Amino acid sequence: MGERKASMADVADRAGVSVMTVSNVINRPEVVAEATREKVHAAMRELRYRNNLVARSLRLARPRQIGYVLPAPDAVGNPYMDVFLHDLATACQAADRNLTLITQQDLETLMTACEDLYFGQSVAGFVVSNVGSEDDRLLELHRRGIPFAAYGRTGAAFDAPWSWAEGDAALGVSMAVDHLVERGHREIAFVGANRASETMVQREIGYRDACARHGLAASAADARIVHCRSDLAAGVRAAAALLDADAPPTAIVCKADTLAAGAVITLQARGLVPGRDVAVTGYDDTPLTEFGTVGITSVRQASAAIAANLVRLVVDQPETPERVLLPPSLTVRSSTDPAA
Amino acid sequence: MGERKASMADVADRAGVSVMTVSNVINRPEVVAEATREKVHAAMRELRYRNNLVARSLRLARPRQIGYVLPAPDAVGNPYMDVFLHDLATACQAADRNLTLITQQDLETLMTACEDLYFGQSVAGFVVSNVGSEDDRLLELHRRGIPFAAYGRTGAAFDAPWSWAEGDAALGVSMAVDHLVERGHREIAFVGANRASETMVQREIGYRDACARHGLAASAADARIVHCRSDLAAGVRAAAALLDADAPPTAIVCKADTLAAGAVITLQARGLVPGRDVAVTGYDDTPLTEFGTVGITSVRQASAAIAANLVRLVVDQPETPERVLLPPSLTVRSSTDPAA
DNA sequence: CCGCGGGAGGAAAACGCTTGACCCCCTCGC
DNA sequence: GCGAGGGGGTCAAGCGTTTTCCTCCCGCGG
Repeated sequence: MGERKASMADVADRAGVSVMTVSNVINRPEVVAEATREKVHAAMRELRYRNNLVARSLRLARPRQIGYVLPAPDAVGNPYMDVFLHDLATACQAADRNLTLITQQDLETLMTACEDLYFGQSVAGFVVSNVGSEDDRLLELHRRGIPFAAYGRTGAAFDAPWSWAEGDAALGVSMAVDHLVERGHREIAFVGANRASETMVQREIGYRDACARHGLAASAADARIVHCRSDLAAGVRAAAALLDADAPPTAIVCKADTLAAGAVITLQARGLVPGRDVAVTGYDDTPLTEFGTVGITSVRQASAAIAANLVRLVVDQPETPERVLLPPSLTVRSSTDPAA
Repeated sequence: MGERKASMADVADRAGVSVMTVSNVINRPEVVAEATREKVHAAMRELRYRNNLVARSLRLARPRQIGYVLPAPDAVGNPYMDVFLHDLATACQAADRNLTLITQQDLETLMTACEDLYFGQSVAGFVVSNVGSEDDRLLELHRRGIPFAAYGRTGAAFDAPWSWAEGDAALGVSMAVDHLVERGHREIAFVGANRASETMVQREIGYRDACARHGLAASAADARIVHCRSDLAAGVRAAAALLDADAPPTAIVCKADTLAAGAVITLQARGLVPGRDVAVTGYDDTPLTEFGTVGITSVRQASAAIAANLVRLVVDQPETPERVLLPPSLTVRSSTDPAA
């Protein structure tokens, strides 16, 4: 074990200066003479000095951590959240912070934990993801005066008194539809509609809007909306049902990559080639898009940008709540374009 | 925003006692008289007092956080890791700690970040998961005197000079094979063999051992080992290949739930019923085991216990490294037992 | 030659908490 | 009645930083 000591005082001694000079070297290098600075740096190097983050945080009365309310694993099952978590941690580090996890059992213990952390000066605030249409956690945090930023809007979102950020879900689905129309499709289905969260509602809206924009009959579009869960088996079944219908679609827009993978499975089982016979798109651009020989076209959320914004919102805590809506992009693969 | 103040001094004032009495009430309640204790508690409640965790941590020279090296999201794609992360965070909280995330780009920046955190007194040590057979990260951490516990052994593991914990992978696969043999199967295949990590090697060993134990011909067993990646498409293909072979198996043991799901898809595509015609088992007991109407029998790791052990190892830092091997359990579903 | 300005570094306080030593006073026993 | 003992509480000394003055010294201009 190394000697986990070496305080500023040690460095100061070694460099033959005072403690505050060392502090200055670290925090306002321009104020200290070149030569001294060099001496101090040398001493720091020799002693393998590390600034004591705890002491600094205490002195500055500024927490160095940002809290993240970890979604229950069974509530998600979406690899996209792994990507987001990773990006969130990265964004924190870029802002000279660290991400602290906090789990949620029931609301009350979650709130206690949040209060301990926030009022205990341990975290600057929280990021909350997987928000529902009406999310108790957000209301409670707000009520208790604990700052946070939400990943995703709530139902009554546009005047919710807190900041949030998310990918533009409606736009994302629109982009998928646009892409398909551009490739000549007119019979486009939407799989995975549900109202679990406002974001999901937005995806359905994006589908309807795009259909309308392209002059696809609303009644036909409506008939091709499949409501279901977002798992593989549901995708398999939904695609089968669509193909068996009177007017089978030539393209299937899925609300999630799992559903798209399920659709691809169904196609292949029937000897159809995804992208040639029937086009399929997914959402979130997860590893699932690589399905054997076929690549699934998918909407990619700007998760790094979303994460960076959430961190900024927690760190800066703007006076008036901000809403950030970031445009996604479309990754085209062979499931819509055999040439890709 | 609440007045995020209320220090011990404030509480002391309000309760008409000294600061240290307040401290005592918090840390050694038994040493202070009932009446005073009550007074102080009242004051704390009225002022919504929270112990300043940063100051406490500084004073005690004991970090309140545990670091976790977040695996790159594309390197995993396994929902089990979500469960583990959740359990790890929970275990930390149970130990009055919090989990701090740290991402890894290249080895050098990871190490710098770890040093900053550890020597900066911010974390007590690290938990590292997804360890490879020869893992640079572990070697480097060890070399730099940074304490950690690994989730998973390395190749030369049994005398590695650090603590680790993991689920008994060999035992897990054995249990699956035992279960199948018990149900009358003799032609058992193993899908997903690879040597990416020692844990994976162990799973294969578990298969071979169990086959040998039950008197299944080693040559036949070997012939039924399919080496492949752990994604859905690979599972689909592997099962197809096995079924098309000269001596098709009656049961397929998969190294991962994704593979098992793929196998189930293949079976269904051929009109076979999983659990009746051909049995299938997975590993990790992820949400994927619920595949439409069929439930996939799967080996469940004792992730909560593993997490708790890792936290303990980081917190206590035993003199001599400990190795903890925890037995998994088998969740039986319809893919091996139609009655389940 | 003297005074002033400014650049460079230092002294000390404060951040909020813990803890071992110490002190006071009440009670009990002789 | 007085000393010992002990329960209940306080003192003071930090933990390692940062930051606000302050001092010191050097050089320059008058």
